[in-house]
Amino acid sequence: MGKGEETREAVLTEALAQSSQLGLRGITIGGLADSMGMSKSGLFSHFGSKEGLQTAVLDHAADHFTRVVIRPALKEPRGEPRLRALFERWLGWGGYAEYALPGGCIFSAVASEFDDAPDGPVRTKVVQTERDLLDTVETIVRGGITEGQFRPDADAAAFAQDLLAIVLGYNFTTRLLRDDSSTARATAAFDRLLDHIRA
Amino acid sequence: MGKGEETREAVLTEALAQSSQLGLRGITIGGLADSMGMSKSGLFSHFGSKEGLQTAVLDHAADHFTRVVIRPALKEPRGEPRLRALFERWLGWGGYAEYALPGGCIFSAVASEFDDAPDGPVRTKVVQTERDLLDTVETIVRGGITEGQFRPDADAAAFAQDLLAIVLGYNFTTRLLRDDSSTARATAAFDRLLDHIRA
DNA sequence: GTCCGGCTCGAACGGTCGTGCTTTTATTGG
DNA sequence: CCAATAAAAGCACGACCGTTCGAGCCGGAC
Repeated sequence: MGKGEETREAVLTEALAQSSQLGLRGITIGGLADSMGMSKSGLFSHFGSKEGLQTAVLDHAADHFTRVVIRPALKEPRGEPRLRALFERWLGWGGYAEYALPGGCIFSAVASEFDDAPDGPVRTKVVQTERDLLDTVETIVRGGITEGQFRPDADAAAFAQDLLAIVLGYNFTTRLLRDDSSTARATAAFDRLLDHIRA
Repeated sequence: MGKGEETREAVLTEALAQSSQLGLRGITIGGLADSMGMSKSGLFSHFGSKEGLQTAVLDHAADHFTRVVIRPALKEPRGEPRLRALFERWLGWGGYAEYALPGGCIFSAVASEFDDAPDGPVRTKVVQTERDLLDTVETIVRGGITEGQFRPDADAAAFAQDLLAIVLGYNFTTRLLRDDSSTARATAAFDRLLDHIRA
């Protein structure tokens, strides 16, 4: 990895942290350059435009999420163990696990940031990233159906949306309201959801 | 209502619409002044600071939400009808009802915007507004318990959080992903939630 | 008719925004 | 070790940010 790519990576890590707190619109080239101890123009030249920076941050976030949430979950046995592992690490990602971002789940942040933005490269990538996430959940559910653990007529897409809602609610209550009981409630909701598709 | 208050109200209505699309941080004095056809300083003098504008917008949003969602629901009979009316109008508020804001539910927007912001007047008001909303849900649930429609040991607070999660998920899928089936899925999730507390 | 207080305006402020350039400094391959 | 190339810095730009200030406009009270 050349010098350029190395700094680019370091910038993206910092930018990801800041984006989780300020949103993708909230980060600035100047502020980022200060945090990195480099010049605005030097940093800027790595991305060509602010849009380029934003989409790069999204890619970086997806990579990180895959590494700390999805991949570990996929190591678990198919079906319920895998689904539960995904759920637990997903909560940690939006909460205060050691692999979490300082501002919590960046995906729920950018979702409401860009849900009504005009179409463009950033919004497109946001949508695609979130869809990929839902698809992963669906795949895991279908694995459990194949395994015979879940009912054959279980609606994987609906399950994915319901699970996403639980996580969004968890992020809301734990981050904004600082409610201690949110983890227990999210877990209870997850168990009910699981009961609903279990064979 | 004097001229000043009249203008202030009109500004807040426009500011609320813009905030639902851009967030409370996204609105600007200049942009707002342009939309209203008045000068920056003229508009500014109504609020004294940007923070003052932001908190005023939040109050305005809470008023509007009470008027178009909560109050109509409270006209329904206690228990399930009231709860269901609240849910349906709440979905409409975040979706595409005629009383909805152009950018969808502003509460879910500002929630992720300020969940990790340092404490301050704006964040404080955001938290208080969201807590009030949850309290209203809890009260309605407890009314249904008193009525004998819901189980006496039903957890009203947990129900409120679960319901909030459903709405957040609905806003996500309907606004960002533009998923047509989100209403049906949210309603199904609501029905399951209701089954769970029904006597 | 004149004064007053609420309302609005235009101009200006220091700052920061994203983004071009040109120049200087590092890094790397032969 | 040197030349080619990549990376970073320096500087400037026009635009817009929130905010301040002083001047004008206006309807209503005296």
